[in-house]
Amino acid sequence: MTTGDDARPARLSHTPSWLISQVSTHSHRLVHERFAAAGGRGYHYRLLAALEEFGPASQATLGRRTGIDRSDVVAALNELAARDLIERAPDPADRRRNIITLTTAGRRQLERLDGVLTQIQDELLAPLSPAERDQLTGLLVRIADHHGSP
Amino acid sequence: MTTGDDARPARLSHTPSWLISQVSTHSHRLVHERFAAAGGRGYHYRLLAALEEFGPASQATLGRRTGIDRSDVVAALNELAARDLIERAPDPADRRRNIITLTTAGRRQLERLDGVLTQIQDELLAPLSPAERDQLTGLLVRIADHHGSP
DNA sequence: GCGTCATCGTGGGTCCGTCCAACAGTTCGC
DNA sequence: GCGAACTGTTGGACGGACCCACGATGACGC
Repeated sequence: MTTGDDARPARLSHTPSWLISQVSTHSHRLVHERFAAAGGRGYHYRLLAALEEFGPASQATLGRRTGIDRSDVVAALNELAARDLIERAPDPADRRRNIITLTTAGRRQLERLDGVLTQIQDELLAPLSPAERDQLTGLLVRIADHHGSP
Repeated sequence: MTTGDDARPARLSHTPSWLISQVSTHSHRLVHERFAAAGGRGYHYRLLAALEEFGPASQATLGRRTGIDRSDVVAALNELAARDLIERAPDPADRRRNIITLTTAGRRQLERLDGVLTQIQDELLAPLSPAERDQLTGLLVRIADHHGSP
């Protein structure tokens, strides 16, 4: 072997899109593991958070707020409803819609997942100082906003 | 509706792991589209880059260097071989292995993808100044290194 | 030498996250 | 009223990452 088996191509090592992908993969794995251990998934957290912040909503608006496809919202809400974390009731004012409300059990689960999530942030950003974490967050927010809002 | 349909939960908006996921998704889409237009995939670039930097190698070491699973390396190399971008020859010294070499067509394709990729970086990091881009890259490198090496 | 264990290429399959297409029921615009 | 637009739901597609099992081969201990 001419070089170490585990050496990474330099072209990748300094390419932002690659680095982001790397970190994102690791982050995903962390979230998946920890959330699974706490009895949840990423979709669950997003939906619960949207419900807690904006109150009851239809599935479609819920999907828009969380960036989850309508069809996937259905499945995730089924899982949440099966554990009584949300309630699905037909909207009397618009019979196409369901009104989704957060139950107290759902709010408790959200808090639990919230704790898990902040712990994940700590682990993910372990090598960074608080100031650097803010720096990183700020830069990412600007990128996300730039590509997201229009 | 109590609030805008498209408002994002604040819990997510300032959570690094969520931001990274957002940016990564957008980056993935960019890479996928542009690479597809140039007749390539992410795996192809990684493999070609590893070959160019470290020279011919077996599929297993190639997989280790690029972080691609052995089985997925097979498929990607099949695609590359079908277009004569790489060459697959049995290793006479170790009959378990194949020696993969980059063809001149492969090297040309790598350069093309390289151009596409740097253009993608520019588009992805559009809202950031050069200094900020270096800042971001540095922070990401530290995170990736911290979670990658051990 | 020989047996055991590791490694290699390959083919199968799983899982998650994202996305699209279609459909029936319903409401809205005009 | 009537067509356009929206809602929930089902079913499926896709890419990326991962895992397992197999036959063939090599490395190492003894």
